Amino acid sequence: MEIPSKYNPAKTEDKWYAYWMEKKYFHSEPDEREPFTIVIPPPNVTGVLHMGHMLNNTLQDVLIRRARMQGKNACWVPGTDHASIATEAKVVGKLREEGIDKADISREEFLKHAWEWKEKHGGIILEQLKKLGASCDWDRTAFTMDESLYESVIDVFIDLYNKGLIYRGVRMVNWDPKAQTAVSDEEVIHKELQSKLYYLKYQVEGEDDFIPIATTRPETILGDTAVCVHPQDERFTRFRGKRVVVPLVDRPVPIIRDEYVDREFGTGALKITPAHDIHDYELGLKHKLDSIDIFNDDGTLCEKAELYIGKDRFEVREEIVADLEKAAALVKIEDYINKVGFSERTDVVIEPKLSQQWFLKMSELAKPALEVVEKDSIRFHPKKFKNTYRHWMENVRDWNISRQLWWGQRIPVYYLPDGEFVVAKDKDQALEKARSKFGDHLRYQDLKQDEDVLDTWFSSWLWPISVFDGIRHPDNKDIRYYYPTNDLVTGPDIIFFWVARMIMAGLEYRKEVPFKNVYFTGIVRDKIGRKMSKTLGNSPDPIELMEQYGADGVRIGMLLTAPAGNDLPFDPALCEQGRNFSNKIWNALRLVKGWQVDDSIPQPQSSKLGIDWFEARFNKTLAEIEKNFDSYRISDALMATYKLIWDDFCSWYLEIIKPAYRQPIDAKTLESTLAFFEKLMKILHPFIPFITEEIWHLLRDRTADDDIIVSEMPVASPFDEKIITAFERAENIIIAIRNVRKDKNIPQKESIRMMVKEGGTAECIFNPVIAKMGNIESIETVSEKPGSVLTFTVGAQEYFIPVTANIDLEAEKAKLEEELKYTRGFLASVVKKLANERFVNNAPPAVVDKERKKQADAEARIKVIEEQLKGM
RNA sequence: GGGACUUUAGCUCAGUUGGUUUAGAGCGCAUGCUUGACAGGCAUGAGGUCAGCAGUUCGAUUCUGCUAAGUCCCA
Repeated sequence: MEIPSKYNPAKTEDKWYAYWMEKKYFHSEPDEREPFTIVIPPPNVTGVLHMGHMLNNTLQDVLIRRARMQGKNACWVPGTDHASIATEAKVVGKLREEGIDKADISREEFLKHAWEWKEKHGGIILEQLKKLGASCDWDRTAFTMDESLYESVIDVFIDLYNKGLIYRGVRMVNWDPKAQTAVSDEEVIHKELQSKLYYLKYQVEGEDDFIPIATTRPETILGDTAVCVHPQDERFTRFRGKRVVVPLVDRPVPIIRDEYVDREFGTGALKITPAHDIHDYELGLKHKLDSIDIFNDDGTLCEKAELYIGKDRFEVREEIVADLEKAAALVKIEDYINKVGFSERTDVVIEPKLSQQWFLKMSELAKPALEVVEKDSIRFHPKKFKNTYRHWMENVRDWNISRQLWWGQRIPVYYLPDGEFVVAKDKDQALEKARSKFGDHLRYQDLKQDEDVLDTWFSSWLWPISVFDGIRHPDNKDIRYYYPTNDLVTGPDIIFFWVARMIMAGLEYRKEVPFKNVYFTGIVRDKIGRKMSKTLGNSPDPIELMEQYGADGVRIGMLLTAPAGNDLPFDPALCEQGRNFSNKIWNALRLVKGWQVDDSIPQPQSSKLGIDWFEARFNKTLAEIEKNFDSYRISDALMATYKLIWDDFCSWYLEIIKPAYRQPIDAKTLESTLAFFEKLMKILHPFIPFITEEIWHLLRDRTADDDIIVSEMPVASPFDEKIITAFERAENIIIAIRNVRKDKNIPQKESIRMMVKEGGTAECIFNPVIAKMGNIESIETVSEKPGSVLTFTVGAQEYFIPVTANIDLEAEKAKLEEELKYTRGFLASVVKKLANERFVNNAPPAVVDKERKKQADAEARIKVIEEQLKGM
């Protein structure tokens, strides 16, 4: 069999994914095994795969594949959320291109278009995940607008309303004039902007005096209903009880006094616009001011503004400044840097706006949700996010759950002609309720359903339950088997949006946490630390990356330097490292498969020793890997595996057992080597599933269903630590031999002799290995240093290599002296410690013994070096 | 303004209840290799007053306080 020297992932990856799918290895049904469940954080249905998803889903796949190989019934549920704002924006845009205005069509027609769009363009991301190797149970793919999930949301709304947790209220909301909906505080991004501070004069009513005002939003003066000054501000005491006139509209408004005003800022006098600023709103409530809403929902000015009606808010800002100047009401304009809120979804400036919204009371739900995290019923990885979580939970505010959109679960509230309302699952039930409550005269057409839909997160928070239909059917066998799920992998940016609320929903509806561990990934950034975003164009295309380096290579690239919770500065060089690793394994396969076997030849002693050592080394590292997984240190687990394969297996083990060129290998050694190779591929499989499956099938002939994806994960067994220590000594001897060869230009092909001074550690069980690796023809024990040899020391043991070339005595001497200096310095620090009575008396005996051992070792070594120097 | 987190080799990070050779890894870097698995490689090596200052301790990268720089969240 001819195997090419370069591994080509493109050829194998699609093949194995199709094979696994065909064998239904990803599909799970409840059975008697222990379940292991992960629900995907549902990506936005309009989204395409980005680097954050790559990281996130690679991690989930690692966890789920490992669990599957540990014999658990692994179930990874994929799906998407309906992303009401993003999707509705896309659909509105598409309709506009077709010359259709959303305002001209009915809700039903619009939803038809939205579903069409979803069927055609939605969920691309799920297809992309398949390329990455994600072993999701695709038969269970869920969507937050699927009938069962939709109904669950409605049921939950009704239930919470009946429990008195949902209420309707007028609130200042963050209005997105482009999407024409309210968005939550968490969806507002504050950006620093270079803007202007406008100084205006408000004339005092009936006088020639003025009060100067500073504002960044001159257009809002049209909604002013007061001017506020600090009660102790002497500049304004003479105006007490008077009124000022708002310029242009000539509206007289009161001068109120409140300590809220910052005397140092601007002019010390603040204009109050209760309808358009959250702080002004609160002052308005306190001082019982009028509230004049001057904006339409799309950000243009309405009749109440009196002027500029129908014009956009930013256009008006320009115009009003000019008009104020004409009216001699403008004093000056200063440059000013302030923070302005932008909508995360549409990137337009948020307009604070008074509006009727539905709210969910959070305090009762938050309490138990905080407790389960505090008590580690749910563990966060890394732990530091507990602080963030606690802070939010302790200061939680009610959740505005309504959105002024059509795409989503329509709020199940039905209004009656007189303004009363009932909450019910559908119109029939609503009518029934309305009649029993308000009288039999009510008719079907008297009921009008609320026009708004629910926030998308109001679907997502039920996800771990609703994907198993556990809201509608709390006793079905799926929810009982798979819930609570095991691990959740997500970004720290949605700890409040999603993680916190899922915990609340889980406790409320299942009386049980929704998952046991939350792994917070880092945020993927570019090389210079910027968040990856479409607008910056600094994100590589994941699909192209996978084509370039293979999905396996990219998976390694994502995992290697992505410890939990840290930002990941992404560099394609990391994927290259992954690709190179694949190639390394590939070439190890080529080596092993290239050997002829000869049953008749005996196993060389060096090979037997190599096998004994690697067995121990393997188990030691496997124990470390298991520990890393237990503490969710996935990148450390990968690195340990990487080094086990590259350094220990390829660089040491294979070189030890490798037969001479064109010589066959003995059957025993080959069998051990194949068995090691298989075990290594199993450990590696969760990280890089494709190449490991490929190699699994090339290593040996396999029977049907003998696939690595469903093979049994090796478990660490006890090992002899002594053999590992002894081998480390042998490694150091071999490295020293290599150094001698390098210094003296003795090629590896040329065999040499070596002498070891008798006594001490002269007898080394790994001598056959040293002889093979160093190409040493004989290792002799001598009592004295022979003539014309080079000397090296490992520990306190001297070794001699005869050389014909001239020995540079001065250079040797200098090297030894440096060595001596270091060891003496080291000894001094140890002696100092031991001379300290309080150390000897207070430190644990084991620590003191260790120091004594250090001292003895150092002293022995110094003696040897000194003797060597004397002999020169 | 309030809060959280971070600061260890050129870069990205480990460093486990203070004591495991005067600190480790990967990448990068330097030097030498037309090696018979692999140059997507092999071998060898250099790199750090653990941000600064003070304290607790027999002993501090590790604990405490202050200072400086940075990141994020909330108002």
